[in-house]
Amino acid sequence: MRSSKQRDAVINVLQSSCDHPTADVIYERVKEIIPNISLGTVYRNLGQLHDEGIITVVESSDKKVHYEGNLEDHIHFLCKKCDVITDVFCKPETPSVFNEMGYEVEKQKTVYYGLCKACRNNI
Amino acid sequence: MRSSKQRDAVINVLQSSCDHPTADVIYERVKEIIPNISLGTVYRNLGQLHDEGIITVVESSDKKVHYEGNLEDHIHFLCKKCDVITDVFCKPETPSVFNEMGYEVEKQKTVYYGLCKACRNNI
DNA sequence: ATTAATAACAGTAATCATTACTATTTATTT
DNA sequence: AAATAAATAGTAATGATTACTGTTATTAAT
Repeated sequence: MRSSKQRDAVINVLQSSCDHPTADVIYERVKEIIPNISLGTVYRNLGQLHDEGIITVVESSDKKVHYEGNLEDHIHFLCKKCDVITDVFCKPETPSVFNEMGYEVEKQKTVYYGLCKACRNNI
Repeated sequence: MRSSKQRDAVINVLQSSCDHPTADVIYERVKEIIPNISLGTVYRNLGQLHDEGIITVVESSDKKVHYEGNLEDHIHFLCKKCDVITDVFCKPETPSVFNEMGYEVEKQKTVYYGLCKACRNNI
């Protein structure tokens, strides 16, 4: 992967964002640094950066992919009413701890990522 | 929500599926019961059933929404090579337990769903 | 049971986030 | 400095999902 000022700008925007922006929001923010950057360039770089493990994708309630530059281990809280994604860095042992923090938890999902048994052996 | 044979068929297909089908796969399966059902009907019912909490959506590596009729509490394992989503019903305390089960875990994500502090108070 | 009201339907058109394409530019290597 | 190819800007295409429309089927009231 070569260096490019466009990719550097995308990384910078994401690592200095406290929210979980979509590709088009990232595009608007990067345009303040590189006004003529192309939306396709933003998408391509987001894909590459995700493949390299430099950024992460976040599940959301809309149909868009949301990105995140903070790789610290943390949990997301997704509000069904306002659709805001909140980072939770303390590790609550149970959902009830969330309730005490002011949230009303309805459900929880956990996903593990990696290689399944079959693919682990067929490399 | 009125009853309809189309919605009953969608529920039946999902609750008797062991995988995590997309809307178009569900459409193909329901067509074996109701050959002239419309794809739009499948989408509309999937949305309603999800809103009612009767079915769940599952994160995947493609851009499609995957559905699940099994509401039991369990974890998903998403293989980055073959893209298969596996249900894990035993609750591993740590990712290393997954490794012992034959999986190679690279990362883990947890999301809580419900109402955030602000929305909880403004009802 | 008939009728009235309207949710749900089949079929099709429209939307829009994302990806693909192409000619040009730019970063790296020789 | 020239050669190679990755990266880019701009635009066209894709495809999963949603919206629309005239018709059908379910429910509730007469």
